[in-house]
Amino acid sequence: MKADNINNFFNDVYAVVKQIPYGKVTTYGYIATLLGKPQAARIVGWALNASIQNSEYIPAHRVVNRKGLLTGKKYFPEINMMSELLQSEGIIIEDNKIVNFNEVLWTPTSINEI
DNA sequence: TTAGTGACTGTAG
DNA sequence: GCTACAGCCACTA
Repeated sequence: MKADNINNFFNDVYAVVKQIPYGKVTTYGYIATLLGKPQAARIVGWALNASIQNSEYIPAHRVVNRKGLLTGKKYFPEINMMSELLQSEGIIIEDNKIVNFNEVLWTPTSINEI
């Protein structure tokens, strides 16, 4: 039964990340809060990292830390892949940080539908 | 079972 | 604003 709970948590992370609309971003802590574990923000990053290795498409580039820093970029196949994807969506990146973070931050108010 | 590790966050100095 | 420390949860060996 342990494995089922683990899979549910990871699956929930993927479900939330997939809900992030084009041109928007959110934070690890926000996702963890939605899953009922605000302190488990690190696990969100863990799940995203696992998703990349599983070759499953997850818009992980739309997930950053609370400062808007692209702390996970080094886990992408290419170091600049994350910032390139974000900029292609109209998000301004400067020095591995989202300049207009406050504008593109996605607050999943419709998360109840998940 | 235990210890180590990590894409985080909050608090204190 | 930056750095250091502690707390938190899940995975791996």
